[in-house]
Amino acid sequence: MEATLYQPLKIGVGRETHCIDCALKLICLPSFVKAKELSQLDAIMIRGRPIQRGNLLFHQGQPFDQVFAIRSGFIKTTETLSNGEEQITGFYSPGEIIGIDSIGNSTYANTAFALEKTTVCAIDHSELKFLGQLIPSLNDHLFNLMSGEIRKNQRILRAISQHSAEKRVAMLLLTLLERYKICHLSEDKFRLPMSRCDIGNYLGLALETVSRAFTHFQKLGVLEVNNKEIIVLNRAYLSDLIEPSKRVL
Amino acid sequence: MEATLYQPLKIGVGRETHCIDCALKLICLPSFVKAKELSQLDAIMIRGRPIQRGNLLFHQGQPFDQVFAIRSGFIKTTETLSNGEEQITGFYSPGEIIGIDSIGNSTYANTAFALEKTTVCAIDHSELKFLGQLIPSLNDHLFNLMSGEIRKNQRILRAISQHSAEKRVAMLLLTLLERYKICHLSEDKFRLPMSRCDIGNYLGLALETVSRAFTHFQKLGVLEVNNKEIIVLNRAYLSDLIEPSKRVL
DNA sequence: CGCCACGTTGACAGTCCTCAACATGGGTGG
DNA sequence: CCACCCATGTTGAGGACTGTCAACGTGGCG
Repeated sequence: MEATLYQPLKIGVGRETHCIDCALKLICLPSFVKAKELSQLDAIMIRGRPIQRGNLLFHQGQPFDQVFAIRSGFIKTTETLSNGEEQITGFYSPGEIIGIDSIGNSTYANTAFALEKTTVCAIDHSELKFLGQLIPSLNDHLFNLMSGEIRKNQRILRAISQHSAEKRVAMLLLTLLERYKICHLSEDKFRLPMSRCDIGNYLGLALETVSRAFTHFQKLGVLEVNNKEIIVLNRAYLSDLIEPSKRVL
Repeated sequence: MEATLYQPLKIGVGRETHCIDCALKLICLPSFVKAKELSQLDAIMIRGRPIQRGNLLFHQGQPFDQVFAIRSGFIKTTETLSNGEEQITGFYSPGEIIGIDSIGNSTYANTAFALEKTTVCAIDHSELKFLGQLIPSLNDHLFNLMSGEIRKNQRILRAISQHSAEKRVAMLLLTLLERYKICHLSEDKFRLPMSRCDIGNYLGLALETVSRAFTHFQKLGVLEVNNKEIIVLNRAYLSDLIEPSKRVL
């Protein structure tokens, strides 16, 4: 129950970098668009001012009109259930697109919360749809993104079905490592953007269990944990936890 | 580990009903296409012979080329993990489309297994993509389908995170009831197409736990269970299990 | 300085997994 | 036609895991 003072985001045309200059162009939407079409995509990108930590990018039930590409920072998406509980449905880092799971809806299916100061590029869905008809490869990529989202959810589902609390935590850590690697950040040392409680909510665990998992990994010499600062000392241990077969074969 | 004798499906043009006459046209792909465009959609539908129980519609790793609309029967999709385990990723009933989560891939991301004798309409992905460019509402509907798939996975994720084995089983039962209702089958009496083991795999439970849940529901007078034959005596009990708030409000 | 949010640690209880035995039912081969 | 086998489902006992409750430590902020 974070006290989320909601401030509707005022997005105006900024004078920040364009897609062609963007450090993320190889992993973001531009990566699937031909060079000559990039200006068209760039034209519909709306670059806004940063969203401060704790603010919302959009919230569940609000009319759906835009999807967002994350440029920097970290977002969590939550879904409020009919019984009032909040379920975290995903964490998103730079280069990722959020809001696409609402495309079938007239309203956003979940709420996007900035875990850190975050900058995004907003894209009107109607414009994106229109451009998708003009640029087939963009349309394809939207399908790719969505099917990727489906498979991502299935991975989480598997991780949770596989039970063991420590496996789930290991999986989250590896996913984060992978994301940080893509963003060219340090691969073995990073700062968790989310709280233990968030992790527990996401993984279907009590926050104490998450805490104990970190402590245990530390005792094993796999991690060095200092609150949200994490150093991964033995990454292989984490991958072996999840896919023990790789050690056998 | 079902002995799945794999027989590549030979799909030819059948002389079965066309979309316009199909009992499922209100819930299947045709529901989102204008009447005058229906014949175009109908033209790319490939109606094959039935798939016998235990056979595969497609299997993981096979080149992705078609998606399928289920006309009758029941399909489960499984993903084989690198450690050899099988994870069930979904159950599909008539009117549902399968294979769309592979759209971003060059190969099928999972395996589709017929739990009963099943008939499907196959659709070449390339044709569907082409037709989607001609019929915007079809393109939209494809997006709708995929975002629906994402949200479906998130629902399951929530159900599993909410823990309690009995809640998970209740949720599956309600989902099946809903599907059977859409197909205009009996709403309180049905035959489970899948085994206890499948249910456990899907819900992240041991098969014994699933069996115990059924037994408990029967002792409470909520269900009448006879192997795979289920009669729901107290549906409200099941919904209250999942969303207790509805009883309070 | 005190308050509050967040994280850690311990004790205990409940849920669910594991192992095992047993029941049932369909299919096969004699 | 029957015996047998195998797949599937049920039930019981024991133990591991993890949720709950509670106390405590720490750091940021007014």
